[in-house]
Amino acid sequence: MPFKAPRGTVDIMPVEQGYWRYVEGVAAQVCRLYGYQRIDTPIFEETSLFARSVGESTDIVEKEMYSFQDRGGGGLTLRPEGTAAICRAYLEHGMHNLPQPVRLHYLGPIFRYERPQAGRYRQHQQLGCEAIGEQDAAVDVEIVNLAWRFLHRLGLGNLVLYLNSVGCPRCRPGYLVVLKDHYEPHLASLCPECRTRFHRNPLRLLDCKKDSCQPVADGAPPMLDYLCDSCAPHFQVVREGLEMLGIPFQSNHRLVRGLDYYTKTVFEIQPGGGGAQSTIAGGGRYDGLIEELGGRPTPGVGFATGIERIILNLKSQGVALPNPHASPIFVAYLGEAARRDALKLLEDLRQGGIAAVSAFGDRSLKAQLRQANALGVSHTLILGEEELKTGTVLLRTMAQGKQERVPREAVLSVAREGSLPLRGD
RNA sequence: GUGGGCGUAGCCUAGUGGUUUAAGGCGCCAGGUUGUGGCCCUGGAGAUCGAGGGUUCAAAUCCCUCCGUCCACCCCA
Repeated sequence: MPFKAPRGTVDIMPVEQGYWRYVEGVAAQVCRLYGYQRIDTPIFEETSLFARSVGESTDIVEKEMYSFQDRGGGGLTLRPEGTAAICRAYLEHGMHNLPQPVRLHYLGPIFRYERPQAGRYRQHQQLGCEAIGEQDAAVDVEIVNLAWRFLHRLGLGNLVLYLNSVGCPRCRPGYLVVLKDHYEPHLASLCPECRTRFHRNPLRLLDCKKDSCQPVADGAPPMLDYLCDSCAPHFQVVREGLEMLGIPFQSNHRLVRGLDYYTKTVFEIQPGGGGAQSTIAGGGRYDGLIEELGGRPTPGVGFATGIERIILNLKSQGVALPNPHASPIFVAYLGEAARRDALKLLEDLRQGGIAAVSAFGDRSLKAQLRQANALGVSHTLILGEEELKTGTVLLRTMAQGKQERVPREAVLSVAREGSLPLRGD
């Protein structure tokens, strides 16, 4: 095997495409319903955009970015997440002049240099939605709601929504002092990672899954008790909004996220079974991000979902795909004269909007039918010398093994009347 | 970056030192006489046994290194 797909990447084979078309279709539909317009940003951006937004001390920036120099010498990076680029585009195109909030969604590849494992790839697809320019907590509710409805409309069930607030620059510093005070006496019993976190990124202490750190983390004072007079009511409105919409959630004071830009609301959605790499959607508010990127203070809130993980769950939950694609018609021919006419027939069918394929080369009728069967086609058109003479074709219905002779020029209308499958896509 | 499992044809698997010129199943191609698939039968193509090095008279089989893959940690979608 001379070449293989690079580590952590996969080919999405034709048999998988049904899932992808389905998820993309539902995404487009739901985004339209909620008024989130599509935007496509470049696959790569200036490296500093991500360093600035995601946070210098995050894992993503420290060790997971695909960065490179282009021939002009500039530092570029394959996007490791979606929000930063959306905010950049918001600024670049003066979208603050549009009615606020600006609702956008994107769908495309994300790149992170990580060790691959179940549900984790170096290139994967994310669908993300962002609402920029409105600080009302009702927008947080809309975003969570959108994520929740999207996953449910796909047919996923047994999902758990975790919710928290990580405060803002006004209240978080005070909380971190309290948090460190809580951890300080237990430093010796913590895992090595947590001892590092204590100094570098204390909020992440709460995220540790090591057994040794659980008691200390569980006993930590909740951020919610230290929210300021802006964040506390904001969170309350979010909770009430979700309750009003009938969206169940679990408040989880240990939910923090690995990107530095989050403020106030953060949330994750996981399948009930739990397990590693289980988060299928995550997001939150990022009120300081646009300003950090050089814009005027502008609030924002959004989420992203991983399509591969969604599909993993669609499969494990046995969600059936609607519209299994209509099979094409197979055209079989016998002899050189019929071959030429078959090519014409093939094209007539296709021009008429009917999917059609044939075998090529000098194959026996038996071989051609064998192939038609293997392809799972519903109908086969057979053209031989007899048919050429009489200006007809044989229409064979594969499942019944029955066939009828129809006039050559009637083939298209027979197909249109519905006895032959019209091509879906 | 750390730890563990695994790497034999497109896919699944047998073979753990000489009976292997590497076997079987699926799939693919062809045939089973005149222009007819699905079942069955027969035949065929297809493998540098992940790569490199070493031990040995002899290696898919033992040792080392590397690579890949899967799972877990970390982190995240």
